[in-house]
Amino acid sequence: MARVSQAQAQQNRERVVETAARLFRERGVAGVSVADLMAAAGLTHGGFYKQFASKEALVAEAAGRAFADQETRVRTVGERHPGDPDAARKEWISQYLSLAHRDNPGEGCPTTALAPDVAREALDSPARAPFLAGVESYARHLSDGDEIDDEALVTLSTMVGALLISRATAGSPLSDRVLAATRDALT
Amino acid sequence: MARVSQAQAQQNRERVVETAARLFRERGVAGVSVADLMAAAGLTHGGFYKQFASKEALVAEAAGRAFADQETRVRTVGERHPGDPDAARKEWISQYLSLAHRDNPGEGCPTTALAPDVAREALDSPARAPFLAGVESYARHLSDGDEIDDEALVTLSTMVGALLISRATAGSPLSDRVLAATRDALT
DNA sequence: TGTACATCAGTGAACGCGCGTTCACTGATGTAC
DNA sequence: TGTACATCAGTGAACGCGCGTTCACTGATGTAC
Repeated sequence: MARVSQAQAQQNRERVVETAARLFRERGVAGVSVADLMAAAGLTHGGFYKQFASKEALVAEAAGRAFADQETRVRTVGERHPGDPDAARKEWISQYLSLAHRDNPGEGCPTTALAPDVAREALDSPARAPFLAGVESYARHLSDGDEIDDEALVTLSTMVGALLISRATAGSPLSDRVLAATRDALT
Repeated sequence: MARVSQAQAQQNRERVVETAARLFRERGVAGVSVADLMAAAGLTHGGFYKQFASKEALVAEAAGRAFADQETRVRTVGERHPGDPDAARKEWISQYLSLAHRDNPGEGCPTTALAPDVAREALDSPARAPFLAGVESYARHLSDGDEIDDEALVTLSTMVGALLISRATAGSPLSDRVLAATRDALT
């Protein structure tokens, strides 16, 4: 293979970002090498730098993509309960605190999956801006009005903490219990 | 330097475990090399394998140490409020959700600092057992009786989630707000 | 519409580097007498 | 208590390996005429 059409190149680039958004959430940024990532996207590693300035730049872009995916999911749940935001909220929380979500971080919450990596980055790291924007947008969705309210921040914290603890204790009875207890408390 | 006394060797080993418990919380397990760690403990890297079977084995031991440190802190707060567990609980939560705790992960909560690393380990990884034991012990402390109650699991999730989000958004107004909102809600 | 050629997405080998781990060596410690 | 020697905690160079990144090369694509 050599040069491909501009449309094909754009499509390949998209596939790399999507793959990164999934793998970074599954294994962490350090757990995915550029070669791993490109292979998972069906390409060889050499071409990476034709599309991205660095791995760090891709991290920022993949974080934005992961939050955009989540926003789509939240909206989809909302649309299933037109005019009933409380029912939508309950369904979302139940999905969020499910065993399926615990066991599939790659398609799951970017706040929980990426926060540890972002927290250890320098304050001026390019990944922090899309992360902060994503968390703010998510908190706004959980709020009643257009502004972020304190209650939404507490709910968000509980959801993220429960999912994280549940994943780190997976395989034990405690893992399932944390999800059930927080689900009951929040719905 | 060559051979040192058994007492000195034991002391050196302790210092390595303590240093690891701090550095792993600060930078994550992958962020601390064996050479870094040994240098921080005032030794050279070659001697590491005289004391530990592998880096993985040290991770398990350092996790246990980090949880033991936290247990000491919880107890100390409890002893300041004899016969008043509610006051002790409130003081602990205020400390936990403080800016100082956010900005000093090395001396802080091992659940929040180590969960991301543990969550990505295999289910039979040696680090999972001390982590699970530590979380259970911590949840028991937050419970009313001797058994872990659901309310404690919800409180624990909220604390861990708030601290994690606050760290990942450090430098923004949201970071301070998440701590304040959860502190108000829990006390 | 057809031809000539410059462009550049993707390939695969190679780079320097830091990692976890190993090992021959050192010399004070601990022990046997 | 003093002497002779085996032990082994710590040293520092070296190992193979995988990482992020670079680069000369390929050949279909896109463009100029």
